[in-house]
Amino acid sequence: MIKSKKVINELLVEVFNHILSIEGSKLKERGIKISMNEMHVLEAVKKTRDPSMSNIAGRLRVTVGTLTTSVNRLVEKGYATRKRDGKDKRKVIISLTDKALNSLRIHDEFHEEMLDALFSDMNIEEDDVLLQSLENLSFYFKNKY
Amino acid sequence: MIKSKKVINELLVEVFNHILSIEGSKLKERGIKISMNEMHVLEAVKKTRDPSMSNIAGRLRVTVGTLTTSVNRLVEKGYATRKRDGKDKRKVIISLTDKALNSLRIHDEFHEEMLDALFSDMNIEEDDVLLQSLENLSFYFKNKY
DNA sequence: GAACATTACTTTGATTATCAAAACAAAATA
DNA sequence: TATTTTGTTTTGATAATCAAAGTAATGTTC
Repeated sequence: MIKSKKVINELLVEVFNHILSIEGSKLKERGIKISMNEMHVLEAVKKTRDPSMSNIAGRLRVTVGTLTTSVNRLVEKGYATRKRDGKDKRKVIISLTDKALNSLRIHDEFHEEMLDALFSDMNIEEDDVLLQSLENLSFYFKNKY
Repeated sequence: MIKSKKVINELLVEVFNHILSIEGSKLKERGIKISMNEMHVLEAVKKTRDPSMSNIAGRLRVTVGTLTTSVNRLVEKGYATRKRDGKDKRKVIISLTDKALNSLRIHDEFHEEMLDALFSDMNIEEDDVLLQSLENLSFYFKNKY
């Protein structure tokens, strides 16, 4: 494998997993009592325009059944609420509580900090070439498959 | 958030998860009947120099107890074998079977293909700046935390 | 508009992934 | 030899996941 492939592969394979587990423990330290997985569900709820069960599950790429159990737990723990759609009563719309929004905020802050550290340590703020490439990379993976 | 942060954040948050789930389904299509998680265990076994339970668990950042159950299943399914270390009989050394090595090969091939597609579509083969930056990024995350 | 089909979701049953704490066995140390 | 440390497994609990079956609302067709 040529070097460039190796580097990107490593980034994909090793680094992301590592970051995810760091993130989990850091959040724990900061008193967040939900898993990274649950955090991702909250994120998906927030970012999904019409946050029905199907739409959220689609975004997360899990089955709706899987999401049902996640949402059950989030509702129990006070992070989310369910309501039926007024127009189409088959649909269930998920909303986030203040508690959830607060957790998301802390999570975002952690990401900001991590990236700030990265930027200040690596001095890449101004590197337009890198950013363009990363943007392409990101776009590529989001669309290709 | 400034744009560059946004791009890297997106790469971390969205792209990685996406790729992982694509990868899972692609491997399924190619007749690999193990989960991505199990694949990661096989990878870790292969890459760990002295593949005892503790060393492998450390690399994967899971508890040894967790690894025990994963290895149990891999042994049941014929992907791995256990043996005791000759010198220190407390240690359990994991080895991979041909079946495991074959699965790893198919997995690697998928990664190669994915990256080949990326490279040919994006024409970044020669982009030394990008590669250097990605390498730094990779190094940074591996060492910082 | 009654019968049938589709859509949206939940439930069920099964497997996998994870941890912390307890148990166990070998090795190191005092 | 007795005690402690190290390496692993077991136990008990919870979370994450899917496929398939079940339920209820909506859409379609004749």
